[in-house]
Amino acid sequence: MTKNEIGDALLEIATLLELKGENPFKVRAYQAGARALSAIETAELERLIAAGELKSVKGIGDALAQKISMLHAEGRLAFLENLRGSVAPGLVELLQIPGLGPKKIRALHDRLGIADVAALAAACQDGRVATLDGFGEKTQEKLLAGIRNREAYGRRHLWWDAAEIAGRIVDGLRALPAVRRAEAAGSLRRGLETVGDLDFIVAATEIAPVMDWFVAQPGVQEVTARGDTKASVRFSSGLQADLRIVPEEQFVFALHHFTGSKDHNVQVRQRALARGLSLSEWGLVPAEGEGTAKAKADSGKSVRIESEEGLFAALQLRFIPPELREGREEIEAAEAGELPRLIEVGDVRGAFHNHTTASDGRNTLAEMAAGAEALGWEYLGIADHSKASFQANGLDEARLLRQVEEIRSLNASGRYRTHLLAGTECDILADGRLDFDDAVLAQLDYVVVSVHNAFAQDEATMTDRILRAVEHPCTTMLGHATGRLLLRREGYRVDLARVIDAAIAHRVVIELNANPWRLDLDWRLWRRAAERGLICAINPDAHDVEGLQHVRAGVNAARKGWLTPAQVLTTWPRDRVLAWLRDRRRAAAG
DNA sequence: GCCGTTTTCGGCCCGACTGTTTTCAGTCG
Repeated sequence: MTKNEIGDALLEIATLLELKGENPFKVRAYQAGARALSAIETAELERLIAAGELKSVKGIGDALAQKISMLHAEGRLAFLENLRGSVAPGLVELLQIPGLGPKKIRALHDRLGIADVAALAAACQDGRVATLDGFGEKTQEKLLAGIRNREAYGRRHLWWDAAEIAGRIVDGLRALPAVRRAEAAGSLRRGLETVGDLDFIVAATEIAPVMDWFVAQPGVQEVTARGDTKASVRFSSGLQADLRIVPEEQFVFALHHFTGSKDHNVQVRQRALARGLSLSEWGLVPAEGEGTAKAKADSGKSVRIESEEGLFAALQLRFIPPELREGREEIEAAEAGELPRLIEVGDVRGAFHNHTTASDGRNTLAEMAAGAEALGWEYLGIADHSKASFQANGLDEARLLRQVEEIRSLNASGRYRTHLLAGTECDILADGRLDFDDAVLAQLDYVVVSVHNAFAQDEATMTDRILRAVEHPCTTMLGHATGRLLLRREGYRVDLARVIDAAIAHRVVIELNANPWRLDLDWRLWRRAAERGLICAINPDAHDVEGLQHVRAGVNAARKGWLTPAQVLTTWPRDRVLAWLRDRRRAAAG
């Protein structure tokens, strides 16, 4: 097992022990052990295990040293397997419901026999939950609301997760001898932050082998439909996928149609009609005359088009990238030749909001630097949590300044081509003050400010709080502006228009947090804000080396927000970024 | 389960908020 997998196993043990009502300090010991583990370089871990010196690591004693060695050598641990067997699997899922922790889950389990979400919903509905000591009407209502949201949200999936699955399916389809063309369509292709189901459009010379492959893919739980040209399957994750097989000459029309959005399609069709043409998933045919569009297309009356560029050109439009097809003035812009040159992943040269093992990250400073170098980045900003984020092992002044020294000396060593920048993700305290004094902040290259507590403040209080932080002279950028977690949690209440105005006025950057769960600030707000001068930074908020990859999700959201490279700080060359940061610091000092 | 110039047992352990048990337990970040 790898270091991170062992860490995950220790955290799973902690969760299961918690659900069993074990001594909370024992639970914490496993969590601390997992964190201690992540602070060690992989090579060092190997050495300690081989030398039997794991116990020399603070936070790892006899029991954990033995379990870590076992997991490392065998990849399994009887203790963990027994533990899994002794906890009803549904209980872990109950932890995801807001307001439910281990104690309440245990009370529900021990006294009402509730072992999964369905049983909890039933017990809330017939009022049994409210009769328990420690529970009341309000708690019961809140739990029911939490379950309802969870079910409503459960119908959608994160773009990031869906894109990974869809990529594998498209690769599989393209590898089939009968397949001429294959693409994923739908909201996934438009890069929407969440996706309801997957749509695949295939042009093939033979139908049966494609269908056979599609319904027999790994992970398919159920084949919900299988006809002559269309099949639907549901994966064990609950995600549904539809396959449509069309003749090659109809491929472009089907792809455009099933990419949508509905609003976009309506507008494009209206435009076609104004030119005496009828556009459908089957083709682009003369609007005049008898018969359906499909019949006309099938009888060869459709305009022959090989690509979406050709389809748009036939309607006197520039090519509209799928991300912009939301019915938000993209047709007008395409007609006027005013579509932006959208940012691409290859434009990214660095990022500012990243964590290391100093706070709650899982890779060390050096590992993160190596990860950024492997991506070809010119710079990597380190912004670990500040001390108020106790739960995330936030750094106090002394630890932060030690990290700054470490960063400076790593830069001086020339060990990595990627230049490291010393920053902080400084908590915005409940009253809008920052978690570090100006004298400390002044020693950093930049300062990200973020809200991590008191989410329940009313809108006026939260807005004043964030405005105060944005107006602070040491602030470089605002992190995750609303704190939302897609499909899980609404953001806090805040007047974003005022925050954006203040950021523009004070030359403060707002981050587009690229974590697939966040994508915050939302893409819908970027176009107008950037036109008015707001600068964007696409930040992965990486907690390990793999997390750096999340910039892809951020670039995706930025494209939906019509952003060009010029509007995104993290595409600027290193020297321009450094000069800009220096200029900002000078202005703050003066 | 870990730790120890108060060292083999007893302490570890932040602060705000919510709802309910009206003095505090549980949850959350």
